Amino acid sequence: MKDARKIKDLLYEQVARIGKVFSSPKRLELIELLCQGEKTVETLAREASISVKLTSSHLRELRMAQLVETERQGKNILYRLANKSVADLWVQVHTLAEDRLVELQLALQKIATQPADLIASDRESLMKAARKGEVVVLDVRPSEEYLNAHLPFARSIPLEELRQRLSELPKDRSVVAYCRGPYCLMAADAVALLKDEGFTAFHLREGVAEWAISK
Amino acid sequence: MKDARKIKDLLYEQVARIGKVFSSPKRLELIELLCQGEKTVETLAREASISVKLTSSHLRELRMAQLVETERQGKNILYRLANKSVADLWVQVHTLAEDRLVELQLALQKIATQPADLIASDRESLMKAARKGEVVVLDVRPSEEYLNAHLPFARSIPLEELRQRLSELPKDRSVVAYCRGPYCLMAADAVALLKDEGFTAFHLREGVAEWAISK
DNA sequence: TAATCATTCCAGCATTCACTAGAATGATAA
DNA sequence: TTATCATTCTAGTGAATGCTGGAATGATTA
Repeated sequence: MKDARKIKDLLYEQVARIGKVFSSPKRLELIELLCQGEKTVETLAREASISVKLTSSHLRELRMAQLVETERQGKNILYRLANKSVADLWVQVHTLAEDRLVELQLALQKIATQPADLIASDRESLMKAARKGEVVVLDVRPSEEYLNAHLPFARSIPLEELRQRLSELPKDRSVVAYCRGPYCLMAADAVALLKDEGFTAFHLREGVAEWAISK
Repeated sequence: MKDARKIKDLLYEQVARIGKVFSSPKRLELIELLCQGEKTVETLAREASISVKLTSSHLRELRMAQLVETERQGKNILYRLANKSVADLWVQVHTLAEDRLVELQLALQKIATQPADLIASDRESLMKAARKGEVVVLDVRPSEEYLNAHLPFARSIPLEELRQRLSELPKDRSVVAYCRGPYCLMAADAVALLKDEGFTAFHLREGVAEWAISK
C-alpha cells in the first residue's frame, strides 16, 4: 500500500508544476502579455521591464511546463501560449485573487483615477450599444495586439497615437476604452486624456482574455 | 512613470499569492480533500499522510490566501473551502496539467488497472441510464463525503464496507464507481474488487468537483 | 564576414520553502 | 483537573528560487 502513496505524490507533483508557473509575479506578467498574442523575447522583456536573460529563463519555465510554444521567425523567436486554456486559467486565477484578496482590491482602486470612470461591464447592453453605434469601443493597445484579436465593434487607436488622433473620435457619444486587462494601465491613461480633452470616456476593466471566458 | 511599475508589480505579486498555494503538491492534495467537504485538521493530516503540524502549516498558507474558512466545532476545528471557485480552480489546474504534461498522462495510466475499465464520461447518456436504473452509479468515498455532496442517482457504499455489502449490488447491470477524482485510488480498487466478484464494473474518473464544472 | 537575437553555463547572493523536532500555549470538553 | 485538538515559536537542514553578471555558443540575416 506504500505504492499508492508514491503514485499519489507523483500525480500531485506534476500538477504542482503548473501551479509553480503561476507563483511568480513576473511570469504572470509574461502570461498576460502572451494573452495579447505572440511576441518575441525582446518585446516581452521590454514590456515586462526585465532583462532579456531573465525573461529567457522565465520563458524556459513556461516551456518546461508545456504552457507555451515557440517558433523561429528569422532572427527572432516568437513565443505564444500553447493553448487557449492557459489564457483561461490566467483569467480564472486573477479573478479568484480579486475576489478573495482585499489587498488586491485596494491596489486596483488606485488604477482608475476615478471609480466613476469604470464601466459596469454588462456585456449584453454594451455590445448592443456598440452595434448601434451609440458608444465607441476603443482598443488602446499596440496595433499588433489589436490585429491578433479584439472585442467586437472595437476601433484601434494605440495609446501612443491617441493625442494625435483625437479628431477620429466623436464628442457627442461615449468612448469606452479597454486595454490588456485589469492590470494594464493604458486604458486608465487613455480615459484621463480623453476626459481632459472634453470627451465622455469610460474605462472597461476587461481585456480580450477576460471577455473570451464563457460565463 | 516609475510609479506605474510599482503598482503593476504590486498587483501581480498579489495574484501570485494564489498561484503559490497551488505550487505545492501537499497543498493540492489538501485542496482536493476539502473539495469533498469540510474536515478537521486531524482528518486532513491522516488522509494526506502527513503530520498534523505540517498540515497545520499548509492550512495556514491556505488561510492567508483567503482560500479556506475555519469554524470551531467543540474540540475540533473544521476547515472548508471559502468559495466554490476554489474547487473550480483546482479542477481547471489539474485538467490543464493533464492536457499538457505527458508525464502526468503516463502516471494516470498506472491507476486504472485496465484502461478498458474507464468509462468515457458522456454525462448525458450516463445520467439517462442512471435515471432509468440501467446502471448503478456507486460512490465509494467515506459516507460523510457522500452526505456532503454526490452525483445524481448515486448510491453510497464506502470502499471499506464494499466487500461486506456486495449483495446490495446487482449482477445483471453495470456498476459505475467513482471517488474523489482522477487522483484518488478508491474507485479503481472498487472496480478491481467488483470484477473479481463477477460484477460488471466501470471506473468513472471524475469526482463531484469535476462534475460540477459547467462545460 | 560581422551583427543580431536568444539561449546556456558558470558563479554568486539573498531569500524562501518544505519538512522535522521540541517545547510552550490556548481553547475546549469530560 | 486532565486529556484532546490545534496552533505557534524556535531552531535547524537541505533544496530551490529569483535575480545579477560575465562569457561562450548557436542560429540567422545582411
